[in-house]
Amino acid sequence: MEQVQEQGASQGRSPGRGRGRPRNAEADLAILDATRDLLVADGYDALTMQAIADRAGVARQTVYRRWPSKSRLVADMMLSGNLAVGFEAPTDVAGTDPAIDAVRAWLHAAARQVTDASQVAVIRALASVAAENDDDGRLYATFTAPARAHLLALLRAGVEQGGIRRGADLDAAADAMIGAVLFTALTRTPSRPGSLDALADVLVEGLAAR
Amino acid sequence: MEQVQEQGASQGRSPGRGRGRPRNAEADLAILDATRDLLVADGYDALTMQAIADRAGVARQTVYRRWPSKSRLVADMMLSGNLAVGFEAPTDVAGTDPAIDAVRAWLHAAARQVTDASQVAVIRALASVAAENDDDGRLYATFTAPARAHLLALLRAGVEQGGIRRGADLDAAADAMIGAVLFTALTRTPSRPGSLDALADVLVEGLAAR
Amino acid sequence: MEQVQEQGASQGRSPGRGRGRPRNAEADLAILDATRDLLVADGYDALTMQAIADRAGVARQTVYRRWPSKSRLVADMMLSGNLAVGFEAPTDVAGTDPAIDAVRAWLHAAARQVTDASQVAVIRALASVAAENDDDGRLYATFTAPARAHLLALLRAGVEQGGIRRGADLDAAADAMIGAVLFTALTRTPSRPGSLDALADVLVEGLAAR
Amino acid sequence: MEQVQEQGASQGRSPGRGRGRPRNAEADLAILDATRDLLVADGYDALTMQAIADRAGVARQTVYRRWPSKSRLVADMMLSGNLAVGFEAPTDVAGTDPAIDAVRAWLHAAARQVTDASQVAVIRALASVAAENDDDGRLYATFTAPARAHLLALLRAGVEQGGIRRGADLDAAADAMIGAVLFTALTRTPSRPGSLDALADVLVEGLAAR
DNA sequence: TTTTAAGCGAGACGGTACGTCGTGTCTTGTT
DNA sequence: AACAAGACACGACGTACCGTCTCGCTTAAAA
Repeated sequence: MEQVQEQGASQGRSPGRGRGRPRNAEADLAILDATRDLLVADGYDALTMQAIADRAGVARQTVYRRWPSKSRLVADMMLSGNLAVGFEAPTDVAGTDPAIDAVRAWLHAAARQVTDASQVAVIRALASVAAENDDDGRLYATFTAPARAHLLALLRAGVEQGGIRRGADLDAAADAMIGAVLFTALTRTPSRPGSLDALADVLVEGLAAR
Repeated sequence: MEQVQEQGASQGRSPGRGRGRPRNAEADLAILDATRDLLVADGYDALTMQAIADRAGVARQTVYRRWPSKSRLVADMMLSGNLAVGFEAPTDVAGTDPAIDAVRAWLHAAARQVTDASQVAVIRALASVAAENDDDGRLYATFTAPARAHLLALLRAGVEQGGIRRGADLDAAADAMIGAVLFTALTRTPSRPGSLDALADVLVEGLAAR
Repeated sequence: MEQVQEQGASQGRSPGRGRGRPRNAEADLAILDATRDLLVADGYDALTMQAIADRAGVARQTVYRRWPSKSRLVADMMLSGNLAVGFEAPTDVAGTDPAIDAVRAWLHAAARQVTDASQVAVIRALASVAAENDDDGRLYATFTAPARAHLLALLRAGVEQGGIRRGADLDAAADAMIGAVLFTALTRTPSRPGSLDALADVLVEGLAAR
Repeated sequence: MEQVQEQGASQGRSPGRGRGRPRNAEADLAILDATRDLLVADGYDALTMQAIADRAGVARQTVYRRWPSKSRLVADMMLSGNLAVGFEAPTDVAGTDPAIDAVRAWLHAAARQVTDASQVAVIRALASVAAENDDDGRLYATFTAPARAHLLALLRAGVEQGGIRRGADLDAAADAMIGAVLFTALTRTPSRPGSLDALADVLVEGLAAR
């Protein structure tokens, strides 16, 4: 639904239909998988193109044929959906009533998952990659798009049910929640488990219908 | 509570008596200035110890004598006050009444300042540096300490004045605002400047006394 | 005695009947021409199979279908007669009398032609290719065969005419002349053009009947 | 006496006296030694900068700090005297009488030594390196300078003793001998042991006083 | 005619060396 | 001691070339 533009790995490929040997389609996935696994295991800085290629069972040049640099590869991996970022769809809250509780549940789940070491590695890599890829935040925006969409759906449901006042800026609230969660992961703020609950309370209160 | 020990540049050096040649005190500032300038201009990953030393008019080893690594240097630069982070002291709102408007004003000011390209570069660097430094959030805490202190003062004043309901988690609100502001700097394409204003409204509403 | 089997481009192919599409006969020549041109222009190490194929208007694989490697291709090019090595047939001295003057003329002509930059490039390539090809001198032997044959004919005529003493090792003299000429191409700075003339005098003197 | 210009490894070093940490003087020799050893053992194409650095107990970058490329390193090694090329000073013929026999002896010795596998590797590398270093044959000239000097000394002695006629071009004769010997090595002409003897005879005869 | 074997252009692939760059440490001579 | 200068070990980067392989298409002889 978000319809993230799927740039995929095929940039730099001539548009003329398949002349020459076609690229090994499995390699794309193998490389992205290897990138994810190694990133999660070792972090962004310890990531090596050679290690990625080795784990993908592919020559190093095959990686470079598809992606022009490490940061672009990692960026693409993050946008490919190959990486299941925890807070994207943490809980099935479809039937929750009132919907406002679903928002609270989402924040709880996100806070829990974002503490996980592998998620921390991914989010920190996001920061490094975005810094290298000077794309004006599109990477962050795209990366968090599923989470934002999920949250907005919850909030809109709240508006329908009357728990959230019509006219409140739902985007702003969603950004605040995502930002707070991500920055917690980025900076490894001492966990303080009640903090996000309190945030949820404040935001929910601010959105609540009188 | 903030109380992060100010490590400064003099680690590993008995501060009092010196046997040999004393360190060039100006070098510390020159290095921090050079680090800031280059970071703002080129971003964290394009930053080079050699370039910093050159711009500071100093040998590379002179930098390493004071800071053990690039990320620690940048971290220190951020904490040194050398870098004027926009939202640290945005507006003098001491006498504002009601205090709740001061919060709104702070968020507005922060939103405006955080749009600046050099601030974005610094905040992105903060994320990268925090990722490398494994200091359990102390960098983030110290970096945002002035802003947090300022905000908490405003919020407490609001509680006193009755505009903010007693019992609201002020720390959570402050963290949410700071996190959202910083994250917005990372993620926001320049096309949506009104976003933080909307966040301010939601949060202020959530904190407001009934 | 020379009798090096002319391998040509058609190795690994039953020559008579062909079931599938026949090879493009022009491609052989185009490839050899391209190889010569690029070799002369850029030298052996700057030579690239891709560049050869491009210049020949042919796919890279088409080159590899005919020659198994770069050095074998270059070797074959040298033996194909496609390349006009200067000293192969320098002067028509059939009727010269005494024949000893013909030898002198040959050396003079070779000395002159071998100074040409493109000849130098080829002769250097010969050395490089021979180094890679481990063919026990067959390349050298075939490459120089025309020159050797020509020289030996001259020398034998000299013996018949009495100008050259019976019993002199004509093969040795021919090899010495060819080796010296080739080596001069490799080593001689352009500043000493009279050197080979002097060699001619010495050799001719050494071969002369008392 | 030859006074080959010692370009050595120190090109690209600032002329201002030793500022900064001086280069490890032993490394130069270790690198040249390693280059020689590996070249002799494996040949020029199998030579690797990494292998050289490893064998020299040095980082790869340390090699590149001194020499800009593999071919320049090998060229320098060949000119450094580090490499004892067999035919440079094959036999002590100081007291031989007549001196003309010394020339014959030199050729015999050179022919024998040039057959040695390690010498062949070196001379073939010479061809490759000279081809890459497009220096108009200076490398060949310098490389063979000791041999040429040695031969010329022998020939001049022959002139003094009267065995060689005054006025013969000794340089030409020396070049012919060196050229023939080197080309034998380069092209691995089937050894034919009598060939060089015959060459010696022809040349000596050509040089001999009547 | 239909098969079928091969040639051909295009380009991906595994492998390997290249030369560059940055980090953090070490070693000179000078202040 | 600090300092400027710069060498050093280490290791990743991105590029280039080699020789092999696989596509889809074309070409001619064989069935």
